[in-house]
Amino acid sequence: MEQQEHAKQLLLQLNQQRSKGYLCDIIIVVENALFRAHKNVLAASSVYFKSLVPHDNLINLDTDMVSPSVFRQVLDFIYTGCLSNSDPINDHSVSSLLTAACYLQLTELAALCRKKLKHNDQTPSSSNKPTPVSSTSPTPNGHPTGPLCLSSTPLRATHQHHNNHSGSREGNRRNQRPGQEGRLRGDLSEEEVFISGSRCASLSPSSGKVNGLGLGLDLSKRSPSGSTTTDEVSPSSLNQSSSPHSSSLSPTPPTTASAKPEPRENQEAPANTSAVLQPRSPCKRPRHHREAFDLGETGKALPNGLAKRHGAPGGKKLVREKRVIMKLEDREVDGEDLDHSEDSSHSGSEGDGGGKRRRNGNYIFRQPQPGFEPGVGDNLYVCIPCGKGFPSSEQLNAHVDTHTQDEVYLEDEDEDEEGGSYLKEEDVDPDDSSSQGVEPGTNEPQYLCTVCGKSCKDAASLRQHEKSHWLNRTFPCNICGKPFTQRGTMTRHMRSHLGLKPFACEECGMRFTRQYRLVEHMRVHSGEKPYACQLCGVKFTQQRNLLSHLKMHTSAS
DNA sequence: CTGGGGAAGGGGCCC
DNA sequence: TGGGCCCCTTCCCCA
Repeated sequence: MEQQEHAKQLLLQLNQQRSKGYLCDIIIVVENALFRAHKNVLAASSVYFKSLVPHDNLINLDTDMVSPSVFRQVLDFIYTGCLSNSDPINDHSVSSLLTAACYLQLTELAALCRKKLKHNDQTPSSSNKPTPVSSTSPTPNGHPTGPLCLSSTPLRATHQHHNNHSGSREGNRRNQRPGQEGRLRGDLSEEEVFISGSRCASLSPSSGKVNGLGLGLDLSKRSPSGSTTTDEVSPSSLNQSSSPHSSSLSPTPPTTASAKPEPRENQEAPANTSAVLQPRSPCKRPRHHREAFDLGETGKALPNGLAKRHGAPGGKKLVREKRVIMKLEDREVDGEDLDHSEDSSHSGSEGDGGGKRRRNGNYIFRQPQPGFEPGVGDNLYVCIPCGKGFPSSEQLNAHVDTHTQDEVYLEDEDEDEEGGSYLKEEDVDPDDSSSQGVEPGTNEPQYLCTVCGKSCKDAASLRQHEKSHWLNRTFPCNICGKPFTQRGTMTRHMRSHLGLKPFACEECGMRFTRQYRLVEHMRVHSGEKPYACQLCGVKFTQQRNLLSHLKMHTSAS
């Protein structure tokens, strides 16, 4: 007995899940685009990925070997067994695909591309027009989707909606030549998340590391205790994400489909390395391991924590995934400009909310519009710079264009507006006593917060403190778009996306994102309960639980 | 079913 | 920039 088309249906479901980000457990970085996918599917399709996915939740691909647009085709092929018919297939694009297929060790795709190239050689007149890449025979190893095809089968549901908008940006871009570099944002499908334009450092192969998804951030951490379980998230974890197979440190990736990947340095990690993904905690109740994305009611992938914090499925408040789309053209923004932007805004107070624009290089950050709650309700697609939400990617794209069009105008406008109260960094000398009071009776300058009056010990502390009053959240997460007031907080947040837990418990292997959590956790093993209730004597391992307990006392009294 | 406790995740903020 | 701490919150277990 055999269920007909079982494999095909299974793959169809997987592809639909990918399109929604459901259960996606890995992020592939290709130049300026992020692709979510399933480790199992990648590992089953590619020897290359098979060697990487057990160790990394983030893989950076060599942009010399595969471009975002090509990788999108590759990913579609992996999930459907079909090559897109929305992009013309010519020798150039097939060659790009072949390069990528060899690099990623996708034997089926490579064979298909070679076959296509050979076919084109025999019929050169057809090489530059859309030509189906098809095979009526099953793949050599019986690909679950059956015959390879160039089809518009339901398997390609991922991108279908793009084609439903003739005249839209997406629709127009379908006319672009395949493989054309300088790929435009509109070509991306929903599961792709762009790296923010701000602070987006190079992801070039020479960079050697992902650097916090282009933020120039080192998301890796060191385990202070020399734990034996830190290999895959050791300080080089992100390097490992991009090395040795990821291109950054691998200028000569395997070029033949049969080539085996080099053994990873941490391939023979200690057995308890698996604790990263499957903590074998002997603790009373090991908290279930959260994946990088939770799933909201809509099926949209929710940033880890957001769904929980704002209510997981089950009738609670829903915060949907923010779509992170920034201007690609501006991704090489001079960091100095942002620094000015950050610091210059510190003279802006809460009262500026709504109208103040802040400049980030060529990009202008605005306060979210009053009364506008980004990403809530039907407005799934959020423009990070201004916080506006839109019900569709097309509308968001159109909106982003308005930024492009009016930025020059706004910049000029800002020059005028900022002339008065909107001071730039260079306009405010932290040591300028004119912005400080003087301690009565002393010559010591007094650093008072202009908002709350708090006294700080020096100018740096004052600046740090004043930042807490800003409405502007300068540091958006490049994966979920959530903005943060401090870069460090955002970096810490991104570690949770990437599953980087550098601090491992030597007792049970459980891992934590923060050392403080590990210290706290160790009390579970030691039995130490340093926090005692002064009212009833009950002791707690966590101070926060004592505080919670005390609230119980106060509410009862 | 409810409430308390244990354990853990995440963000804000200060140093 | 990162560590440390605080707070809020969630999830699970159990009485």
